[in-house]
Amino acid sequence: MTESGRRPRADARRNRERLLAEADAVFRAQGTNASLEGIARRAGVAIGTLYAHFPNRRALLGTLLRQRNEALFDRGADLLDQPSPAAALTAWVHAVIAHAAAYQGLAAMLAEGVDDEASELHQSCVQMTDIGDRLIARARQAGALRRDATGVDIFALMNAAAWIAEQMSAEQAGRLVDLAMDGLLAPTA
Amino acid sequence: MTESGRRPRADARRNRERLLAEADAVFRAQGTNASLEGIARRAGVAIGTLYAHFPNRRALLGTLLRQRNEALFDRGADLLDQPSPAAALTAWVHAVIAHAAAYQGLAAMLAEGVDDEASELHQSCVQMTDIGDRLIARARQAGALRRDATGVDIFALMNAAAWIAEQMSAEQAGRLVDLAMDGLLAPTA
DNA sequence: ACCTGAACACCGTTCAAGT
DNA sequence: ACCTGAACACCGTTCAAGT
Repeated sequence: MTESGRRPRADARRNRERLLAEADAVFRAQGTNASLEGIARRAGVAIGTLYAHFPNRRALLGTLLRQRNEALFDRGADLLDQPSPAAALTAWVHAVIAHAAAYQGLAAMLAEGVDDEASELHQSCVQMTDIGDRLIARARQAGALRRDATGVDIFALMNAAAWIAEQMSAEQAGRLVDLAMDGLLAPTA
Repeated sequence: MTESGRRPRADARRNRERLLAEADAVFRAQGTNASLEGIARRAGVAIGTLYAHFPNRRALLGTLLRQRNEALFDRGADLLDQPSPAAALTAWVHAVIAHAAAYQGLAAMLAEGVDDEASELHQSCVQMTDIGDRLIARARQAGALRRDATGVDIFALMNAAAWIAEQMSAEQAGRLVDLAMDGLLAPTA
């Protein structure tokens, strides 16, 4: 395995980086279900090397998303301090939709990841739900909510909209979000 | 080809029916992306026979959905005569979600079918959108709408909810619909 | 410690040959 | 008129053998 020793061998490190770079390019162009064989080929390594570094597709994807996730969660923390709780919640929903737009098929993997504790994406899905919970709590306290809702409801809306953006268009996804947020937020917001 | 002559040969007719029966069972159990090879095997025919009867997966699926679609559109016609336009629109949304729950993966094929005129499912998708348009027009006339919306918006909501039902749960899909319908329908409804 | 690539078990789709 | 099944071009994943 690649993880056992302390410093990876120089060629292993290079291979890992090339694999990540090509995976990003291929996932961007062809979606998260693109051929792993093709990624290995483009990275100039045998398919076995890809598997040695990343035991499965989700592990590869999870590594690619790590930096992006950090930026997203930083944004979530910022929004928790914003003056208007209702506007913050709406901005959060749009931020996650933009995040999920990185790769076609990502919305499905995220939706799968919330409930699957074994998924490499599980942790980040839980974190998204937590931020949703906190933003909702703030909005409720400010009297900006028209009805009950949880972080999971927000998670579902974000993923549904991200999926609609993939299947139909970003505009159509925006209209779905508008409808749902109209149902959630009190007009006083 | 199978369509050229007037009456199909008896064995061809039998094969076609067995293929449809097995396809329904397999799609129900494994979703719309299940192996066609497996369906042919279960139907006791060679894979070439499946392709002779149905040129692609969507054609097979479209034939399976024909009866189900008729029932759905009859329901839509009924709802257009119902006293409360707002309740009718909500009932329609739930009817389509239940329809899409037949096979895992169907929501994605429907969402694809609206824009793809070459799809065997295109016609039924357009019909769904039309019914949504008419139900919305009735609701607007009755003053039951809070904001602008089109049949396509309703189509997007139905499909998004059907997809959430597949990925998360029917309950979660229901909560999404509740949010969006709250945003769409005026409280006077 | 890491990499290679053959091996295995699957796919979808086409089409020449049969009946 | 219809059916068969080999053929082709792809997959994901594993693992013995190499360096």
